[in-house]
Amino acid sequence: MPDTDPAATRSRVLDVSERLVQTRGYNGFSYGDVARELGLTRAALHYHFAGKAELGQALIERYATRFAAALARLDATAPDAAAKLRGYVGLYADVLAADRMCLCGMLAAEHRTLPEPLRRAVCDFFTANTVWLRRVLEEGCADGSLRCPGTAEATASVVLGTLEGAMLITRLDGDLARFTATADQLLDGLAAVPDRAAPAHA
Amino acid sequence: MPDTDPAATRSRVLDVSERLVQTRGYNGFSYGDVARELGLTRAALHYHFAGKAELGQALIERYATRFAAALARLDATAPDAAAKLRGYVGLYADVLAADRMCLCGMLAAEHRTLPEPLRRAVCDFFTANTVWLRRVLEEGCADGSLRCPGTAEATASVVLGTLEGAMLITRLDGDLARFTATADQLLDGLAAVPDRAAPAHA
DNA sequence: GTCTATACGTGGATAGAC
DNA sequence: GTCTATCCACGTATAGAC
Repeated sequence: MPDTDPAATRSRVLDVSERLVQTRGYNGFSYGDVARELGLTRAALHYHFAGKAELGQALIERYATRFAAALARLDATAPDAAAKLRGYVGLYADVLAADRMCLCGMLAAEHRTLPEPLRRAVCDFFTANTVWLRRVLEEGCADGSLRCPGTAEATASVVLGTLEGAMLITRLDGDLARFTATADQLLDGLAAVPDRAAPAHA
Repeated sequence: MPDTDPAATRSRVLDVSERLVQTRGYNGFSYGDVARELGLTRAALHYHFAGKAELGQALIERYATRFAAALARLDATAPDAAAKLRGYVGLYADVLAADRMCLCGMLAAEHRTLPEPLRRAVCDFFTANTVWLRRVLEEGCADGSLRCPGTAEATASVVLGTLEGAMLITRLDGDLARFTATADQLLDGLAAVPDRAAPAHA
């Protein structure tokens, strides 16, 4: 095979674009940025992806697929619901450790400027996340590894919102420790340790 | 005075720009957008603000000043720390009700692409918020209106992160009710009602 | 598959008239 | 203060050669 493997180039384009969108946003990167970094021309990119919108769609589809696979892996390997939740937080920490924002969190901020199919894909991503979280929270209440104040639905929103928001803000100074502290406090609030909850009236 | 009052025009430019940045992001709006909406030319805007960077700075300065004033008003009028916290959440709900993202939350997402002075201002905004929240949380533990699991610092991060993150996500479908449910659950978790915390061992 | 060349719009900005 | 005119760089995209 030649050194110009279409699939390989396509994959590298996606890798570079993904990093650029996660760090600079959809409106903050261009074909020129990607081409320069790969030593290609802008025209060459149009061979692999018809336009920026199509590139964006391919980006989010791959991201969503990977994320779903990671969640499936957690479901398959984690011993209980609490461990699944810790694993979920770990996924976010990994992204932040690479000095990136969640791809869909970034796109959510810009959603008013996105091509419609992209906007839909972002919504679907968060819906899938909320569904998974709600199920894990319900599992946790059943297997006794988690306690769920209020509804599982609202708690799922709190978890998702806290993680996305904490990423958004701690990325400003790259303070991974602050993210971890925030996430730990979130997890503590959902942990099924009866003694920790009410320290007031001994 | 003529109908071309410089201060008035400047103020209207800021109003329109603020809305555009909050909905579309810094990289998603242009002098052209603002000029069109105000019936001016791009060149006219350059009279009021030297460039986009200066406009952005003026924007964030006015926003931060307003926000600080709102916090001071809460300090002055709220009966206790819990009420201050509810008022704080209300500020976010108002922004979301106008179908906007928090200005600084939006800019935080794009921070890698911002002119340096703007980036600094965004950091300062969140620092000020965290400081205020930490103080209110400590007050709440003292006056008995709040309970603070973990450190006040980490809890302040959780509050800030949850609100920014919940805005980011619920804005996708404009579901204000979902934001409210999320925020209420957050507040419940910090409320100083000893009975609610430990429902397990009656 | 990748290139050069080219097209066309837009964005930010400046000069100078009124 | 606001305009017209103009500038230049950039971004997206297409045509056609190799």
